[in-house]
Amino acid sequence: MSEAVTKAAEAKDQDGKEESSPGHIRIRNRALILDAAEQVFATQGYRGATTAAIAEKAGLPKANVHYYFGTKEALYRAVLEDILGLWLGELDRITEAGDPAVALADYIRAKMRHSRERPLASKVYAHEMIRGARHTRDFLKNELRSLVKEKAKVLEAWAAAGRMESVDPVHLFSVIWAATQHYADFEVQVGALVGRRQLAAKDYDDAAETIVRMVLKGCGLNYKAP
Amino acid sequence: MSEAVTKAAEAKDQDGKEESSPGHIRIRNRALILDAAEQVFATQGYRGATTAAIAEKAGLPKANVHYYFGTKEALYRAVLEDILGLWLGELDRITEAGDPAVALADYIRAKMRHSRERPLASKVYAHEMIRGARHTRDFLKNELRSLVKEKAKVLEAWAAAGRMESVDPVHLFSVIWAATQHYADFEVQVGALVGRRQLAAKDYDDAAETIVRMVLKGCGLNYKAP
DNA sequence: ATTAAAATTGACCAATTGGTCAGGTTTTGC
DNA sequence: GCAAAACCTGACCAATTGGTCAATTTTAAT
Repeated sequence: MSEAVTKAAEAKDQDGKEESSPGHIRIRNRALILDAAEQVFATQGYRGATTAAIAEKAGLPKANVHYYFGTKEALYRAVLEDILGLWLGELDRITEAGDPAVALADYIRAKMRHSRERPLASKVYAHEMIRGARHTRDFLKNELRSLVKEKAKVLEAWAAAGRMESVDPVHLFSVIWAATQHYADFEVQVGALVGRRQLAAKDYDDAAETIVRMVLKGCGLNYKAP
Repeated sequence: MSEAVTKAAEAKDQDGKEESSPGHIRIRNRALILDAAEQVFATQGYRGATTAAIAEKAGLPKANVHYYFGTKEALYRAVLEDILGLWLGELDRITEAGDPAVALADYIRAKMRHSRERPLASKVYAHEMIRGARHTRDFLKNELRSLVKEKAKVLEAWAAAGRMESVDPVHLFSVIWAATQHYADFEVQVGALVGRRQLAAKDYDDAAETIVRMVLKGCGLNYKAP
């Protein structure tokens, strides 16, 4: 038997429950394909990724990939939507009622956790941005922009209340995103600099603290090492 | 006549001097191809780039591209070497004799200038890192690592002399590189956030100042807006 | 003027690409 | 237990890929 069958079967067989609910095959196979697609798109980019490579990594025949997602582009959009769903929401930590230093520090640490746990997702997003956001432009101009505008109001309110110094919100978020995502996207570079093939938990923690320290102090807030 | 001839001719015809020195055709065409390759590799990634697209952008037949560079991979390496040659050296600003605040601020501003002036180069490098540095791993482990180690000694000396606070050098440089290169690689995202299709000079200047402010204050140095 | 070296390129190739489809098997709802 | 829906996939296709090559023209040095 091919690895495909083994892998697919494993997915739910572990504990024998709900092995046969209505759409369970669809759900399982779509997840299998999305997972494989994330890997291939992350390492090869959109044009470099082939549906054959995705199918092989998913353990399914290529025709099956097209059966579930139609075209390569539709599959790519599905992967991107998955990622964006994952990333949005972490900004909820930043509200006017909260403490600026705590909120920013928590947000940075949460973002760094994403870089450590889902580096492939970050890489797909990085590819998409570098390529000019062909599939994401509307999202950037609408959802993301208004989300940042909303959080900008919080920062302004904090500054007006003397709770922090005034900082350009777009550049503040850009620095936070750039610095945290760097540890996913440029993992291999940082790894070479610290002399380890793979980054250790400590590396991510140290990185997060360095970023927290710079951002807090840059905003005129107190920072104390944990 | 094809556009190729026109374009190629233009390259040196502007002022009629040294139109025919020994290797001038080789030099001109290699430059034409490297330029086109940088564009295509930056927007399509390694696998997504086609030699046909590069040839068309250079205004030359595809066979000519292979005449000068042999294979697609050799051309890619040539582009990367061009980029690395461009990037190295800016770190010279950081020496023990200099002032920490001035040296770091100058370095950040210089790096941001590169992001503005050569965004495509930055994008090719970003692609290469995301893909796992297949063609650059040795450079990272040797040249780059020892360069950073060298600069780490400068930072330690500054800290030991009480001229700045102690900061992990790898993470300091990572933050600086990530933040500055972000404005080249994620140009389209920042553009959407500031509501402009293309970033203006002011955007880059504001960004640089925000980064300088965070880095200097994060290192316990004084920062005064220019 | 000669000629060797350099440069040019249309035509070609085997391999790979995203995508299709007909005919099959399995699952599901009743 | 049965029909419809969902699922599966080997075989196929036109287009594109990186790369080659032989024949030709242009350039450089004597």
